[in-house]
Amino acid sequence: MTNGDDRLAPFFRRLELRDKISEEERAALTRAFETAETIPPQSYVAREGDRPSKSVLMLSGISCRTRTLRNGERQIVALHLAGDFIDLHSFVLKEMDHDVEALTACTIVRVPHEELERITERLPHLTRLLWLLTLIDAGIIREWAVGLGVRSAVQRMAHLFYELLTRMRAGGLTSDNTFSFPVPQTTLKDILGLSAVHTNRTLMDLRSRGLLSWEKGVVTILDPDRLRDEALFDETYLHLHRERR
Amino acid sequence: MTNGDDRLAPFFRRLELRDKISEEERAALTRAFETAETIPPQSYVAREGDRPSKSVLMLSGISCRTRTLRNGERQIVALHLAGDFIDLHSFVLKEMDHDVEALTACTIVRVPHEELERITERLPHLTRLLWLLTLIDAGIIREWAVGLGVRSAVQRMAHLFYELLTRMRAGGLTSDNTFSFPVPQTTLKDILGLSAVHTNRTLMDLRSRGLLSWEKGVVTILDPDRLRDEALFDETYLHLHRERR
DNA sequence: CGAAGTCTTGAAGAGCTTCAATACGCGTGG
DNA sequence: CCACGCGTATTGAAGCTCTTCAAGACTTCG
Repeated sequence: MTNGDDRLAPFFRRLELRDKISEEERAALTRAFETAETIPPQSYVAREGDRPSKSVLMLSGISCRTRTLRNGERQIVALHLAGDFIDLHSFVLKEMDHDVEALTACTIVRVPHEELERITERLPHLTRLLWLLTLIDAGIIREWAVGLGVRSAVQRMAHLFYELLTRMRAGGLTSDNTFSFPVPQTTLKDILGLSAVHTNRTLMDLRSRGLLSWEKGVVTILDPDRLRDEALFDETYLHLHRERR
Repeated sequence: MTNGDDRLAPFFRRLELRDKISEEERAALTRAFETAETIPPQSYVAREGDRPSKSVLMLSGISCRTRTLRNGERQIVALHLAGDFIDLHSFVLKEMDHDVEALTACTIVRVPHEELERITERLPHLTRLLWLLTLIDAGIIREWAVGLGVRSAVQRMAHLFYELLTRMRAGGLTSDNTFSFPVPQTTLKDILGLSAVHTNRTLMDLRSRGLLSWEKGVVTILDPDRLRDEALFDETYLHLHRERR
């Protein structure tokens, strides 16, 4: 990636939120990335069973990790936003155990695994930060699992929207509790583990109670405090604080 | 930990399953661990909000990660067996976002975070392996989330037992498809996200169909193939193959 | 303007939860 | 050795949440 390019800004913002990064670290990362590409909605970034030789960082758009069972049932196990490293996992795990799919058009940059290996050999602090990013993802899926296990449909949906608000805000992707979320309810259903019908009814419920609106792909959280309470939301798992790591 | 001590064997076995480790790496790890301790059942290894200065490796017993919501609902988000590093996470994340609880008496050893930091500074390959261990945990919770989202109660329970069989076997903790699992059904309920009553009924179902037995804390998988099919189980997510990492 | 996808609503039914009661297993004390 | 008590397991029955099936409305786009 060429120098002076600031398309990586959302990613560095993500990192800086958790710890200070040095000029050397920033330069090493910038050098490691290839040029940006755009991929269309519904395209796959990686498929289960693949052995990618590069990892992918998202500069814009929304993508998801998804598992499809033999019986055709599908569960989305992560949502990725601008600035997220979407399959840093594959650098360490080697084989993909799920699919990664673009939900909207996405701008991505790839980084060869050899470059990541070089980073782990030379820049231990940066390595720990990359490790951190993967563990934050793990924390998010843990919290989703809690929701799928013990939260009701309404709580689960409230939690998802409040999490999105928090993550979008941290990434500078909101204004006035409004953010772009241009996906169909079918996608929501696969995140929440609900039927399409009940997803719709649950959404209508949140809307009718004035907690949020969602029209033409734009979500507005109308009453953040009530939504958070409804969701039993606790932001600890997002690890949004800066510390020496 | 004193030299020549082979209580770390189950842990090294876990690592060796995924990649070759050098003598230097093995020595560095062995030195890093403190002396073993035993902790009683139901005791907490770490609590949500804690900022541990050491990470914990389990040499024997069964422990779990668990999240309790404000309304008292509880979900278990991981099970750890002998040889598992149970909160390597805290080294990178710093603050605990869930509890870690011993389900049985456990033998544990601790490793100070400064030692782990030293490892990341000097031994990049070993660092990648430790990173790997945390990502395998993340893969397991992803698969649990899939179960909580789209698998039925029977499929989910079948999946749990088949996963345990596979993990226990990989850790050398089985003989003839039998392994020790001395926890009450109440614990199972918190793993599966079911009520106590339905957990019991689901278990009775699996038993009556001759898929498994579970008496006095000992599980025997009577028909592994049918159990695996029932569970829609696919072991990719356990990453049990050895590769250059 | 028509067609395809998405959203919304109604109604019946399944899976799971809740409430309630009984049975079992095990350690303790009489 | 039996009686008691407590935690765990099991079973019955009613009820609620969510699913499934089905139909109609809205939206977007050629």
